[in-house]
Amino acid sequence: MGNWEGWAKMALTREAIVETAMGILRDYGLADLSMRRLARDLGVQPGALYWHVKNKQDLLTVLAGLILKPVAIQAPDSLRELAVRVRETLLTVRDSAEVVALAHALDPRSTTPLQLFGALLEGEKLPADQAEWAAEALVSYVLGSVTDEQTRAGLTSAGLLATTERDAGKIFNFGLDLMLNGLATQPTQRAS
Amino acid sequence: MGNWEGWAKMALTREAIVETAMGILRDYGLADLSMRRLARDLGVQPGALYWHVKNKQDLLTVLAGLILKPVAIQAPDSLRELAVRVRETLLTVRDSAEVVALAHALDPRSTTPLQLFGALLEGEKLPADQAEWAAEALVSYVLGSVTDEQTRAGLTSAGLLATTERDAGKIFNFGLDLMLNGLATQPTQRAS
DNA sequence: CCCCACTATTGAACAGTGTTCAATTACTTT
DNA sequence: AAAGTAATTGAACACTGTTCAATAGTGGGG
Repeated sequence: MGNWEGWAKMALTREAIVETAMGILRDYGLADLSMRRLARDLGVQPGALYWHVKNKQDLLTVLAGLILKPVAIQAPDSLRELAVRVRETLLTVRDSAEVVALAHALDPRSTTPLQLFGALLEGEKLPADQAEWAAEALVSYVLGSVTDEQTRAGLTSAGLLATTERDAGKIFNFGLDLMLNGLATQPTQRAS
Repeated sequence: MGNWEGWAKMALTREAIVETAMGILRDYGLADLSMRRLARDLGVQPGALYWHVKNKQDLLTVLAGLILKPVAIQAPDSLRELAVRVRETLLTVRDSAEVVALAHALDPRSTTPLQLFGALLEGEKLPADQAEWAAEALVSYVLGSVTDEQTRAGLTSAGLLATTERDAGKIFNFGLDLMLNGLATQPTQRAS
């Protein structure tokens, strides 16, 4: 009498919904994370979800926060390590960059990565506004890179894209070095 | 007897489909660009589109190429100008960054921006592989930045986000300066 | 014990989505 | 005019997010 389909009848709390959603996202990606699929996995009708969660976007925002929790729990103390760590953490969950990017667009200041980058850039010899710009730019780069990488992965696993031998990690690290390098050699140039 | 709904009965060629799709994307965004809406605007049944176009992704790929045509037609000769120009061009069409990013993921080498950045980086004193990495990193940054900007714009116009006074252009230029700056001061560091 | 109130879930519907395909029309070419 | 091909329709399939009246479950007060 084992669970035949993930059977535990766990009361359908908001947490259960979020956890199951996270499982679907991690293992199957954003395309498979529909409210109906989520309800089915929870052994419940779709409408029931809306008592615990405002809508899908709300749910995704919660997921975004959860995805980056591991890096927030003890963040590295160098910008490079932080960026690398954020990327690695994002690569843990399918399409997570897209989800985090949405949450970031909805409210940049509430997004974990920006806060972390911002905190590290405080210690730099930069004007406050420039420190914030740098943090935003770094976040855009990381999310842009990982979104590209994960989109390609999704297309590949869907058979729409042949696997190439290009090393996404090398590209990411190189671009990251460019930004940090540029940050080190005093960036007081254009203000445009 | 004027056109009441865009009446011209233009034969439904592949070009007409692409142009109308471009119009919807430019003026209403990706969410409004459905095959049904497209068919309605063309005064045709949805199924008819599939005689001229393989599927929606195919159509989006064509649009991606079209969006960046203006910058390819005579590209700037400095990396900064090119990046700025690509951003400005993308901002011309709603959600264009997302569309271009998808096309880029499907086939990086066929994407216009990468080719252009790559061409400009040829002239640099970089090893060939590093030049390619730099081009990819720049593209990731530009697409990441503009995606963020356009997502926010979409959310704002949908009433889901209060307009903030933050200057996306300043942030973009600052981050761009970081990368170009880092590229100028010899980047022979980590190879990771 | 019964009834009330409140929380939680169902079942059904609404208005959409991309895509396919047999049947039908329109247009050429013989 | 007849045959053949190019193009379009109409309908269906299997989905999507979201709402909401009706219903079931649960605890407290009388």
